[in-house]
Amino acid sequence: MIPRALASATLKPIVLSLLAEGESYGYEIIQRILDLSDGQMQWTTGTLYPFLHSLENEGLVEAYWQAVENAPRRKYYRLTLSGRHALLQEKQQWINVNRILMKLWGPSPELAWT
Amino acid sequence: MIPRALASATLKPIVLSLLAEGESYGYEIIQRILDLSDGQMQWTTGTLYPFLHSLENEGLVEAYWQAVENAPRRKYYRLTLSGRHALLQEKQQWINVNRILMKLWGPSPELAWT
DNA sequence: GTAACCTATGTTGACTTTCAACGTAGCCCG
DNA sequence: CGGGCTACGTTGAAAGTCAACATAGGTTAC
Repeated sequence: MIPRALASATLKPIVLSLLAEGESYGYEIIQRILDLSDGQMQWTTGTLYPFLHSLENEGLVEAYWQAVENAPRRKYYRLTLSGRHALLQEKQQWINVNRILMKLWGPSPELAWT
Repeated sequence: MIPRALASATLKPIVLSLLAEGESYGYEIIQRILDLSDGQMQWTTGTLYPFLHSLENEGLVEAYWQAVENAPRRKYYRLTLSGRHALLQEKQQWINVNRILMKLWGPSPELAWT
């Protein structure tokens, strides 16, 4: 299992990246992260729902309700332009942090970027 | 500036890595991280000192007081065997998280692992 | 028809982490 | 002797996390 601090640090980039691929909603995002991480990242609704609300308050995403046949209604989230900028920034910050760790660990074949 | 969550996620691996290179003490560790990150990671004593105490409680480091000429005494920290194992684990977890992000971002030349 | 489970959104209360601010103290410089 | 640096530490307020709870519609199986 990935430790809380590390999962926490990647929540924003991951959610923004998923939404960059297309609109989605809370419940699905939780499942997709669980799937993407082979079960190593298990976000709960108590974390993700408030987090999505904060993204909305920051203007990084827009939300709308969608009625669905034979299922509860869903609250879909869509990236805004501002959200796309934020995603680029997140990627850049990841690169910066990586550079710092590489200063300590050195280039390692087992860490190859693939 | 690196966001809090990301800095937080790297504190443990960075401190363990620094101590793997040799013994050090709180005040110096703060300076070395500041230097290593080109000023992007500014840990305060309110965070680092309690964190070092928790590493000690976990048995990852050992501490001893050292008197110094013309300066206040220092509390030096040294990695234990258990701490070395923890460092390896931290590296592995970083690799895992990286793999997850790469699934989303794909191999990118600008992210080359050097 | 009802129990069990899944989808889907949300809140709450307890816990942990973080940080600016403060406190203590020794040293050096002008 | 005031200012700044080194060096350890704590505190109180704010923020983040999560198990648990609440609500509600749907399906499956018996």
